[in-house]
Amino acid sequence: MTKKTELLSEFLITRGFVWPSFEIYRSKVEAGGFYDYGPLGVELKHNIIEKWRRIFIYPYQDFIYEIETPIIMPEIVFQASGHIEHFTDFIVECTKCGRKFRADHLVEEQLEKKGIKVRTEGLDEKALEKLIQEHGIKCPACGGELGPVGRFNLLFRTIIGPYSTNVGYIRPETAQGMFVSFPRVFELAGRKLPLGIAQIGKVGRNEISPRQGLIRLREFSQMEIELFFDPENPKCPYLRDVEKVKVRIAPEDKVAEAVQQGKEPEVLELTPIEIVERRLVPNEWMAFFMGLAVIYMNELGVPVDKQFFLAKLPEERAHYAACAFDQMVWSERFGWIEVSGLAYRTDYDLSRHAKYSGRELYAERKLETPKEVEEIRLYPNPQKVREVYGQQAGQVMKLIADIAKDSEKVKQLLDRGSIRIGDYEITKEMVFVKVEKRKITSEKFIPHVVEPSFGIDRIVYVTLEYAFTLVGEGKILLRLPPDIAPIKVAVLPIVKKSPYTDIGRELYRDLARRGLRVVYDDDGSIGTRYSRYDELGVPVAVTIDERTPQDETVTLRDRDTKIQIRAPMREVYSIVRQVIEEKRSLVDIGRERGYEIIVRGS
RNA sequence: GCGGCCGUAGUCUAGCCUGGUCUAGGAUGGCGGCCUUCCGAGCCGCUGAACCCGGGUUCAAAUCCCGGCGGCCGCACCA
Repeated sequence: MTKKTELLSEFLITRGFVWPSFEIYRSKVEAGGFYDYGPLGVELKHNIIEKWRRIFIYPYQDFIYEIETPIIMPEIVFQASGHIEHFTDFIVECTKCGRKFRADHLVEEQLEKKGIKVRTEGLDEKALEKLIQEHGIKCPACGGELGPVGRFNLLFRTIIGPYSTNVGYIRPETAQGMFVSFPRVFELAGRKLPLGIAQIGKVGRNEISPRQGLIRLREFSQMEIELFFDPENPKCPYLRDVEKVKVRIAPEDKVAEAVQQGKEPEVLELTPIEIVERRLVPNEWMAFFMGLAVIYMNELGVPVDKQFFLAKLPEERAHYAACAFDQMVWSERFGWIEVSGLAYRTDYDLSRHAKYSGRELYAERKLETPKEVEEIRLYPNPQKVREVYGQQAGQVMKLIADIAKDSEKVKQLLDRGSIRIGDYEITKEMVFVKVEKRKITSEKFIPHVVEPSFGIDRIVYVTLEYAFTLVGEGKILLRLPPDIAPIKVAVLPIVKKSPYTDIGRELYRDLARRGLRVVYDDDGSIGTRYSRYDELGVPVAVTIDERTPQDETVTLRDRDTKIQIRAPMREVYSIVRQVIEEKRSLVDIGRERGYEIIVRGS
């Protein structure tokens, strides 16, 4: 850690952004990977989420809907999703040095060195153990004997119902809730595609050893969208919205090449449209979300050249992904970290849930040219049936009805002239055949899904790291974008005396009542207070000074430039709103409105 | 899980090697007051820790020894 990042982590805790949970029990129990958000942290996180909504949902609210589903879900959901199977790691421990390894990875690696190619997918612990013994695989670190293969599932497990054996799990991603409730939302949306379902919420992953503060948590928050579309129409009509965005991308072929040569992958700088044209992504939606994701991180203060999309190679991808990218952001403390993942989940999830639930989960598409299909229908000829089978005719008629439902059997009957079912021989003569021609104007299909998925806590950290600036000697300036800043205004009487304090308190109340996050402070010198609120990232400081009692004007100070404007006190609210909503500087607003601009030497 | 470092007020830290002078010192913070009219001024008073837990050695342990629990960093793990 550098001096700066060290100061930052101390700052985050002592100023009440975040702190490790269960602190008073920390010396009694290991419970890493959990963090509390303090007052400022809650507000910051809230603002970061709201900005995400403003970029990903509100402009597309005609087809992207936000929902909220439970954190705990029954086991079958995760059997369907594949998490029970794939979220389980097989682990072997070295009996000598105690190091733990992914058993499947280890076997594949070690055997590949010997020139043996094996696929461990689908093998259980016994099979892996056998491979280890047969090939005499040893601990790669110390050469010791390996112990038995164990399982480690990253899902948090619980019981649903007090006396029950009904197993439930905390969701490891919010996604499954959206897949499971797809039919309802699809219905609400008028059965139209594209359809986006968004969800913001908590998830849990029982990490083996969480480290690195907010970067790897056992419980964290996600913002996800499942964008459902017709795979035969993978066009994104909104691609133009992001046409000017520069997206830095390390595509799959470059990453594969880099891995082979053991170097860093080449990063291209392209627009989303170019990414589509070069076929670096399998559909336009992925390029679209890349564009939005870059805009989002950029508005949080991360420059475009400090981000890129890293293609995931097939062996690194999650079980559901046919194509995946990680959005990487540079952190001074942690290096490149993943803040979002973008995955093409195809129809994997809906198909699986359809299979496990027994519910059809599909959409329909209109055929451009209606298809004509021939439908052959069979009806029993009661007279003929009775002639042959007499008393048993009723039974046979039922059989014919069954045959009629099975196109294979119908075909057999018509082609061969008869079919044998059990003891009964049924001939062509016993049925009427009716050929119906039907026009089909639509067909069923399972929508495909593109999923952008953001880890909020990491984004909170990254945002703070980029905003955290040291000026002078150990003086902190938190340059948060005004719309992200937890506190928007500090109201500061120039000295702690009447009438300045009375006016200040009144202004404070007024702004607070109108919905702004604001603080009032009259303690210590004015310089101390400016610095105090610079440190908390408060973008505007309003000072009540000697002029205020005379002409009802106050000064508004810009956090980053320290330039002030003098404006009527009753305009403070509207000026601050402009700063937040229109992303305009105070000086800019002051000029436009013809206010006095004050630059003081410091 | 392994290895290294570490555990003293809300925070940062002195003391530990060379046991007693430590009813644990400082800074910062918090509270009250004075002062203070534009960029971390000063002053006064108050407020705070039985030194991670347990055991041992000793007349005497924050300090030495053993065990436990936790933290940080590195390794491994991170669908």
